[in-house]
Amino acid sequence: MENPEKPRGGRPRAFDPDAALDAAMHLFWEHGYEATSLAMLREAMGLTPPQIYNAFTDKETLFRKALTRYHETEIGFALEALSAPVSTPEAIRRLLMGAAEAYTRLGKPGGCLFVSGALAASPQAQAIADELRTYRKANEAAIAQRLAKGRAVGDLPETLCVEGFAKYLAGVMNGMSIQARDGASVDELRALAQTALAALPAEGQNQGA
Amino acid sequence: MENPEKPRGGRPRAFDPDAALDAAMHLFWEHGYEATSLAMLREAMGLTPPQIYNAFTDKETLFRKALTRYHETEIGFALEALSAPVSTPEAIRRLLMGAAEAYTRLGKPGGCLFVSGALAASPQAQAIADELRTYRKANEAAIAQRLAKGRAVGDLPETLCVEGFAKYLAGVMNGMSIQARDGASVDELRALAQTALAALPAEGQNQGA
DNA sequence: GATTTTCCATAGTGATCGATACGAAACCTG
DNA sequence: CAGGTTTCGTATCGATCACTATGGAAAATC
Repeated sequence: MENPEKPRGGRPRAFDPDAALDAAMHLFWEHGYEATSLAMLREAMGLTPPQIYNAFTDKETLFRKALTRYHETEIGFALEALSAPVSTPEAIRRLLMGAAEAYTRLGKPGGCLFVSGALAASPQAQAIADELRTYRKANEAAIAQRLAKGRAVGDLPETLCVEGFAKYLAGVMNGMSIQARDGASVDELRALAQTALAALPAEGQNQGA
Repeated sequence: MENPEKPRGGRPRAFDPDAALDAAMHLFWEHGYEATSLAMLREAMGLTPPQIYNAFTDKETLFRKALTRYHETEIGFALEALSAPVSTPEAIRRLLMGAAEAYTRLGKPGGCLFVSGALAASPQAQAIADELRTYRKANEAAIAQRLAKGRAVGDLPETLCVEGFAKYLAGVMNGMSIQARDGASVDELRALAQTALAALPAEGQNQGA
């Protein structure tokens, strides 16, 4: 997604921007936006402040790029689950089970960056908190869209409130993120997801693919 | 719970410590521990720094006292629901519905302080994050205890995994806290809670009080 | 009323925050 | 090689952080 060709010559970079962004992402993921200081970023990224600012403008831009990278590299399970050619219950099952795994990966911080990044923030960082909320709302909206499609196809009862059930599922995912941060294992999160799936209305089985 | 009698005389306080603590609690609730600066506390509490430090030792102690106060004044619904002489499903219903209301009170920050206070933290504030996790775990343990009692009485099937289901319910509550912070209304949270209750195993009805 | 004790208000502590000025070094184009 | 451009490393910048030293004011104790 980035410019493959910079405009012109000059002294070349002495570091890999993607690797540096990756290190920053993990640090933000672990400690959140505001609690991650430039000194910590400097050490984790292996860069000097001018290198960071030259490549990423400022801390806020760096965080936003980390969010994009997180979305592209760590959260693929969500789009996969919701767009897979399977029944709606199966899609939801994949969504929650995918979250269970993504939130407890070895070598990664527990939970979801979109939740841990900045649930509460200082007035100065309100824009960051809003950005994260936008990501969470987008997830909920994507779920709602998949549910609406499922209801139209007959996977779900006509009486189901799509927005309400999407809010439930998004809430469960957010709750799983916190449980993961509190030390829950993959299996525990899978069991939680399985329990949550029991709330799915079971009527209106589909008769086609 | 505080000393009703201070050891000896001297100049009396010119402010109400409880009112000041209340203001601090709401600020921590809104912005979290680390993002709440002393300048903000100073303004919200209407006090000078020496007044704050004389009365509350330091920022960390102030936050811990705010946690205790929050637990005593804002979260009573949980203990009430879990200790009420009602069936286990009814107790769980009251727990989730109480959370829906407590997380969306007018004039109060959205969500739960135990979640918003410090989901992610800097290394220096790790102790605070751990303290909050302890509160969340205590909630989960209290739920598990109530479920175990319900299973023993016959309110729940023998096959139910008490710890797993408690983790589900605690996760739903945490998720509701985030949904509240994202702007969900009381009614939306009530609907979410109602959906979550559908995961309750329905067999094994109790035949006594 | 003198002493003691506590609190008040002003001002400022060192440390850390995010972000930069500066000049030398390294690449591309001529 | 010269000219232009970008990044490099070093050494900070002012602002804000949590916190406190100091000295006088106010109330209880003697």
